[in-house]
Amino acid sequence: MAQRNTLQYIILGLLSQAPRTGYELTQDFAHEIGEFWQAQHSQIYPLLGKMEAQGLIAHTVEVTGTKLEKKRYRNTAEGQAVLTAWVGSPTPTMATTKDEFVLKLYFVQRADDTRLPGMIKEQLRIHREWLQHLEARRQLLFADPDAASQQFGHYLILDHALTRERQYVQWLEEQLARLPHN
Amino acid sequence: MAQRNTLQYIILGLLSQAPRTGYELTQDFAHEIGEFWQAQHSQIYPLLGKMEAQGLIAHTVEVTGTKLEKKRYRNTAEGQAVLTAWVGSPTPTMATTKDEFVLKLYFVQRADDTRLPGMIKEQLRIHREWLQHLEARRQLLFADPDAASQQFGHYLILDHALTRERQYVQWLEEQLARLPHN
DNA sequence: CCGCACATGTAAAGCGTTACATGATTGC
DNA sequence: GCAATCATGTAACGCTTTACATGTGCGG
Repeated sequence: MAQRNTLQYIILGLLSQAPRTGYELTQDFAHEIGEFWQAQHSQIYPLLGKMEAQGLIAHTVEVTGTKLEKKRYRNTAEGQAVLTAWVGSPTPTMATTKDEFVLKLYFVQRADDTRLPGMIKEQLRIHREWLQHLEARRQLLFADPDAASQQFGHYLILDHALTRERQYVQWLEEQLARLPHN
Repeated sequence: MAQRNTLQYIILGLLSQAPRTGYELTQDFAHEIGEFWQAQHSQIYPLLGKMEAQGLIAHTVEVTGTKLEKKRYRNTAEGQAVLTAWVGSPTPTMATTKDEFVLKLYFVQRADDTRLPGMIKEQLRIHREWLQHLEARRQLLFADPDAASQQFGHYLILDHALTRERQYVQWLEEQLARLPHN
């Protein structure tokens, strides 16, 4: 969706945890919070420049080896304030669910459509796999019960994603079982 | 999200149910399937022109009153074939959940953050309201048990949305109850 | 005759993905 | 030396939203 500057706030949020380079931010989007938002480096680098021009972040240069320059960004006081304001501000808009599978279902008119079992089984495979991935991440990050209180927000949204995926898998299983002659 | 032509397929799907004008399609996105996909008329009209140029749809002109011309579009055989192929094709990509509220949670580090109760209560209000809206729609559309078999796909995705919202509300209630000193 | 809904379009800007492009460092 | 990874950027394209723009029909 074309939301208002959401990526900018996410970057401020990540930088508030620890200063990062553009590359490290890209890695975070690929692995750490890829479950909740995606962004490529081609979007991140220009945005970092723009945010710096606006005074939200600032960078220092680190030299690795003899030549390689890394720009490590951190929030300015203003950036930190903008982040805090965003988190505390109302979120009146709901998530826009753009689930292509669900849309395809919409255009299946009859319960005995022969495509349905295959479609549902494919989604079951995908969502079960994802559920396993999320469970592995919870095991990895929050096996230690203290970790949950240290990064409460992270724990919360991982729990939310797990709940959602379990529900999705269960729903798919129920619908598959309910189909005629399956 | 920038998906591959999804809107085009949705239009083909809607037109396969009944021929429609651009205005009627816009209304459908606003009301009928707004839960699953959004599109404004400024995106729909140009796309209809493009799809007609590609031979997927064709229109006839209806005159209302003395002057007002309405273009009623319907699928060509080719358009219908493209729709069928899309519905039956694999859907390997998962829905990208871009839930701004969940992102904000991620950046709340501590369980005793004073912003949390308010944030969760706001979402509870929004999602309870939405749940009621969905329940009203099911009552309206599928009170008659025959209706579900007539429009099986529509019944399915409404059921899916209801399941998802009930789960979301329940999760929010649990987290709110679990917060310290609330 | 006035206001609202009906009806159709274009323009501009922002958001997001894919592809293009370059170079350095590290470990084997 | 070579490959994988680290590191940073730009370009082109497509999707989506917001705003601009115009005119008709209908009911009160």
